Amino acid sequence: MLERIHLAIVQEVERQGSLTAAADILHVTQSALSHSMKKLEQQLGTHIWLREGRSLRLTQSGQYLLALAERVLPQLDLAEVRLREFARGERGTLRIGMECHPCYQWLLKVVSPYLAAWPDVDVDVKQKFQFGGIGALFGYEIDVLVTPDPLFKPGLRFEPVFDYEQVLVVAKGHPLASAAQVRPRQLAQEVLITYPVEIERLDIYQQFLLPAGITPRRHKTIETTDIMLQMVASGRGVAALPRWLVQEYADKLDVVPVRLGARGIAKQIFLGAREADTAIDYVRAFVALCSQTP
Amino acid sequence: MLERIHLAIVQEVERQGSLTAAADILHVTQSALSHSMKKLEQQLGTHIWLREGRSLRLTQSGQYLLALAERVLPQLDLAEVRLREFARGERGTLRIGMECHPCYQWLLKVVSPYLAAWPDVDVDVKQKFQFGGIGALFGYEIDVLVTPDPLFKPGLRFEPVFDYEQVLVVAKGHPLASAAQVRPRQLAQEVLITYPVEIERLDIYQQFLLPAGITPRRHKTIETTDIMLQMVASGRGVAALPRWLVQEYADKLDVVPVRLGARGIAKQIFLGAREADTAIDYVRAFVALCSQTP
DNA sequence: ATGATGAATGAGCCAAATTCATGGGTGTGT
DNA sequence: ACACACCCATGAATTTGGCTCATTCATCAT
Repeated sequence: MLERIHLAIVQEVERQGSLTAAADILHVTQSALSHSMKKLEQQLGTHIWLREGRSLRLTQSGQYLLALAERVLPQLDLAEVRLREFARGERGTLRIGMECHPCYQWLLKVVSPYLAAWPDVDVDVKQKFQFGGIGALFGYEIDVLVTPDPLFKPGLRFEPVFDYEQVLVVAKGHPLASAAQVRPRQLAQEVLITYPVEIERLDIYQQFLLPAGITPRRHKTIETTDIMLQMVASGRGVAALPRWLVQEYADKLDVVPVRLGARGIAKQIFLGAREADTAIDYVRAFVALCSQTP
Repeated sequence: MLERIHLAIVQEVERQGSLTAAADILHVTQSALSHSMKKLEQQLGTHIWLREGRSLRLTQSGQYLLALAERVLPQLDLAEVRLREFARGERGTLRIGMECHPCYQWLLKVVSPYLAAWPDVDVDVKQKFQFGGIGALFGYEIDVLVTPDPLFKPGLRFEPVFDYEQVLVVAKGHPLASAAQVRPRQLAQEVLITYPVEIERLDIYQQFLLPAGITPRRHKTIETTDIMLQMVASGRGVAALPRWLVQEYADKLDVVPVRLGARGIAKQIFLGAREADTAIDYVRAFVALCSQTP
């Protein structure tokens, strides 16, 4: 009924001053415009222009249409541009899922050069998923997933992005601070501070305490890395974190890393994405950037 | 290229959940929709839906289109209605949104001279909005908004239309009736009657009780001003209303206004409209009339 | 398995949009 | 005053593109 072309005609006629000129701009004949508008006028039951001599003057209806056109057409034009940008992978929102609390610090380092390189791509970070990180990937809640637990399933691609050692963090004055390594039973009388996630996902339990049949004296959970380390520094407990993270904080806080067991706990962080999305420039670029960043 | 029908399809598919159902609503075959959208997808170079099994899920492009549709289609629909109204010689309908309960009494005073001055314009008053009054303005649900909370955003214009003092209303025999002013703590044992809106929008809470850390003994809500004042007059509680409103009722009911705090609560009511609509004479006239009416 | 449901596809048709050809009306320059 | 340029309207011819129909393919539930 009232179509985009009608708005375009009204707008262009106003700009050009005549149907004929507008027809040229719109790459159709003057006749086509005349027919189109006549039909619209019949359907609406109102004239859009007053024919005065050989020129047209907008009626009230026409002015209303013109205002509508000026308001709506730019939105449609912009939409076409945007959609083509989406198509070429030049614009979009990269939704990053995090299944690894301390990785947040690492992510920040990657995101800032990424944002600089892709000014038209927005980044969104999500940390809670109804059906787990993998589910969020499959369910298109997120586009990439930062996780220590890759799952090689058809349709997904995981790449290791960095390795680190998970260590125990203790306060500088703590008896274990000068130890070369710590054994499970030495934690039996300690307060262990972790992020609030299931025990199954805490390596210090899975790979260290539980195999030895030990549990800590108490288990506290804290959301944020900063506060967690403050607590450790003040002697309220010990925590398990990546070595690089502890070293970064070592300047500001009196915390010391200690190897967990004789060999230490080696960890690897993976970046997962949907196979299909590797076609999208800005997704591929993010994965590539992460692989390069040590 | 990107036509109205495409937006309608995206919107309707989202509402109905399937192409087939949407096709019924739009009175065409499923095949037609499939062909149309396929063509659009080819022209844009991007998919609009991910075909998952037998259902469709919007891509980023699709979500963008959906947002565009929700924004643009109502405007086109409204335009058709308006233009037909113009065609019939009617001027149209001025849809007034109210976000301020007691203003209704004031509105009546403005509307009657307006109706007299604009016999071809109908007036419609709406009080419920899904996304708030501002949202209703942007979404073309209403044409003007009466509100105590203006929001100076591009595309909207707000003008103050009248000032008043918010006062406490008590029954004539009430202990506070003869007080020059009331303090927050004096309401601690009172029953407070308000309109049923969120506490954030009740000035007596925001500007009077909460800063003093006081809550009334009980809080009742009543929809209508008349009944509210009947309740106050019969000693069932106290309420906060505009002074002019209380004075109007003072003849019929035994209610007395009392200043809230030493300085009183000053309020200002604004009339908001879309910038683009200032071109419409009967909208402009309404705003002008409101500004003049004290 | 089997039927039901929903989307995709290709062929063919038809309506609607466009063009073509033309005429009427209005300013303008000589 | 007359010819000419310019602009819009109109009817008929033509072409395009959108729609339907018929069918296939895939998925899901029984």
